Amino acid sequence: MPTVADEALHWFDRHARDLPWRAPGVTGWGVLVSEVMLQQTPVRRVLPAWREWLARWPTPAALAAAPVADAIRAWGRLGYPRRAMRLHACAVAVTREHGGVVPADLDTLLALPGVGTYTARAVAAFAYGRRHPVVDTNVRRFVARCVGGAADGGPATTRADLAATEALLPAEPARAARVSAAFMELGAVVCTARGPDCPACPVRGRCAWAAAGRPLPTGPTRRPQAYAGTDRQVRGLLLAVLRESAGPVPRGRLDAVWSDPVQRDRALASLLADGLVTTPLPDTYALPQ
DNA sequence: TAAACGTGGCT
DNA sequence: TAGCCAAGTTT
Repeated sequence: MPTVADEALHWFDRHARDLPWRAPGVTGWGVLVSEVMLQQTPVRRVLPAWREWLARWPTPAALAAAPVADAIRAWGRLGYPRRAMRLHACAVAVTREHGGVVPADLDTLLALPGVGTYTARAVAAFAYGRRHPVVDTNVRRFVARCVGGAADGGPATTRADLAATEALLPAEPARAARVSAAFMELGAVVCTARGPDCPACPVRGRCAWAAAGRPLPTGPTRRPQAYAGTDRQVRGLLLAVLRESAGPVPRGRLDAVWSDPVQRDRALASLLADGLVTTPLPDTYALPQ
């Protein structure tokens, strides 16, 4: 009798999206760049940015040789620009400490800036075929439904999530990595948060959540996500000015984007503290070199 | 552990 | 329309 992994893999073979970072020959660097870009940013928006990034900086050494400002500009409107800064820091670390090759070892990956539990496992598995469960929000939801009968993954509990997924993986490392990709794909395009397409699901016949009649989520649903008027929005506006300027800009250019001086100063101070903005001259601001 | 951290598209 | 969601990490 086929396992959940077998069913997922069979489905993946026929329905996987043709994403460029999954093509044969993509390096660890290509995979790492894709995973960082995909942290909280949808595939559709990552696609063009990833292509441009890899064409411009095909290796960690290439990016390490460029100013951080170039990375932040190339990041464009992907969001969370600290990721661009950290990816640049990754390139520097990989070039200096790992001979220019993105490492395959989990703990070594974890030590890189901006690389957490998910990203380290994704790179080790997808770029190097290591047998590590890769658990993102899609996999958590898919496993929670299929095995646990729950409506969603609930609060992230890394240990339990990894164990639950590990239990579904086959023994052979390369196959296990492909199963993780299949679980992610299922969660992303079939077993979605809203409007799951159960008739299209390869494990519909053995899904605990479907068997239970697709019960609604039970846990607390609060999730304050307001953006308008937050410091995050002001940071975004300030950084957009610097991104679109070739060089340093006078203070007045930044003052123009937000009327409340208290909030504007707070946002600018936090950007300076993060290293996303520098002040090469008094009352003059720029992206970091 | 909860909160901070961008941006855009979809319902 | 307003809210929800999207391959998370850091502090």
